[in-house]
Amino acid sequence: MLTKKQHTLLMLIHDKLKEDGVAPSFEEMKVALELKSKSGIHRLINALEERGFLRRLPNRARALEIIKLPEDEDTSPASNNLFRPEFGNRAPEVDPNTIEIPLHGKIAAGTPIEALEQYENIGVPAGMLGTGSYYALDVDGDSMLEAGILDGDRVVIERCDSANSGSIVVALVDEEEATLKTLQKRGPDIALEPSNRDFETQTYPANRVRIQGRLVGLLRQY
Amino acid sequence: MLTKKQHTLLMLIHDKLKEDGVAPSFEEMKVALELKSKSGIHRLINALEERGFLRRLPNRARALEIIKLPEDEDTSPASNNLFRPEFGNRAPEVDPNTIEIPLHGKIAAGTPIEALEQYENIGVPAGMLGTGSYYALDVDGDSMLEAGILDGDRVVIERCDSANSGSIVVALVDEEEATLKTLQKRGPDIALEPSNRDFETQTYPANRVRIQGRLVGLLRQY
DNA sequence: TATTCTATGCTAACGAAGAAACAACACACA
DNA sequence: TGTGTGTTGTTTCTTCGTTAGCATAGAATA
Repeated sequence: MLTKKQHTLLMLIHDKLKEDGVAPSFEEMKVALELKSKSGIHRLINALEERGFLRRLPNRARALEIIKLPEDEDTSPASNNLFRPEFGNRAPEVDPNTIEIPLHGKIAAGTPIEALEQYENIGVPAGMLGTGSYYALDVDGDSMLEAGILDGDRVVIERCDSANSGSIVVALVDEEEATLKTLQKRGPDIALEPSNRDFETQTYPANRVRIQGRLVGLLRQY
Repeated sequence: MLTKKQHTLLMLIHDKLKEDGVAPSFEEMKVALELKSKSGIHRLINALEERGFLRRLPNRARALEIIKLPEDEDTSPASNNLFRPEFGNRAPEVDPNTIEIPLHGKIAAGTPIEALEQYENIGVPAGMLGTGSYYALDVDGDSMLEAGILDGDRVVIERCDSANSGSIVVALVDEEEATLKTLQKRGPDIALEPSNRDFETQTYPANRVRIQGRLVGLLRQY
């Protein structure tokens, strides 16, 4: 899975993170690996990210986070199970790559978020999240049907207060009605666009609309 | 993840919070970090919030809450949660309720599953699975569009060899073409029904179709 | 053997983000 | 209304991450 260099760097980052709580800068890694240029580090980091060991914020200083370590230096040559004749089975195993986020309730077109009395947390795959702040909502209704968001789906929302046109957002209108809609900026106004012919796009002055988050993921159970 | 300054400030806030029960004001933080202006603090706080370590209420004095610490030195967060109930939010934390299942490749209408060279496992929330055997596939194409299954979605499949009419299944036709379709039993025949007007229902004698699994979940990232 | 691919190494230049300092303004609360 | 507090903007400098181009070694492949 990893080359020696990649492995070395990953462990280095891991140690630093544990020790200082702060990830090393490219410069520091360069020195630690006895390189004379940062570009090598850059490539290694990319490789590690691509392979799912790291997560990062691009263009942010020291914004590295380790997602997993390469302990599964898998055993025997059996790992070369090239073939799974019948979709070879694997014992499901617990893994730590889940993040818990709060489930805040239901969201539907035209009604406020119906809050839950008590908080409930749900786990979502870490890969679905970045480093922001997230919560989940259960979708009530069909207003986003044609965007593949069905009644009963659970959506993962990243907290934010602005978004680009075309993003699907949780928008609070007049501080009272929260809906899940596609955002379109129209000059001074904001249009909230459903994805269902039976519903109509609504346009408001920007000051009546507050973005509460951006759709980043969806979970559905059948 | 954090720069030194960010880390220092975070720990400072954490300590104050633990000590006094009250978050420090910008002014106090300014002094503690030996800065001569508050704007620096403002930026640091923004960075911390962006990275998900802090939450705050805008325009509220001292309304800071720590949601996680670097490398989870644990906070025994209960102590902090005594006030600011309006935050009522829980820190994202790693939890063990994920099951790893293998990702077997892509599935599209009319083509065989495109197998991955190497196994890759993905984590899915344990609540999505029962006790059976599961795997995941990435959906390629729009044949189930109207059922809310989009190109690029990841579907979770429970291995099984039969299913009821109306279920969405992975069906292998003539041992070569695997597709994701709605199953309809029609006497001796089996109909595989897409959810897209641009595709047609296909009907085969039952012996040409083998069910390989049943759709039980869906994950989507935006 | 010749070819290609991958991982790696180096230089150099660029641009983006972090940080410090000063200033002015807005808001909450008493 | 005034004080404490948080928010924004500008400027300047530093640190850091990104990219392009070129080179080398080893492994895999033809």
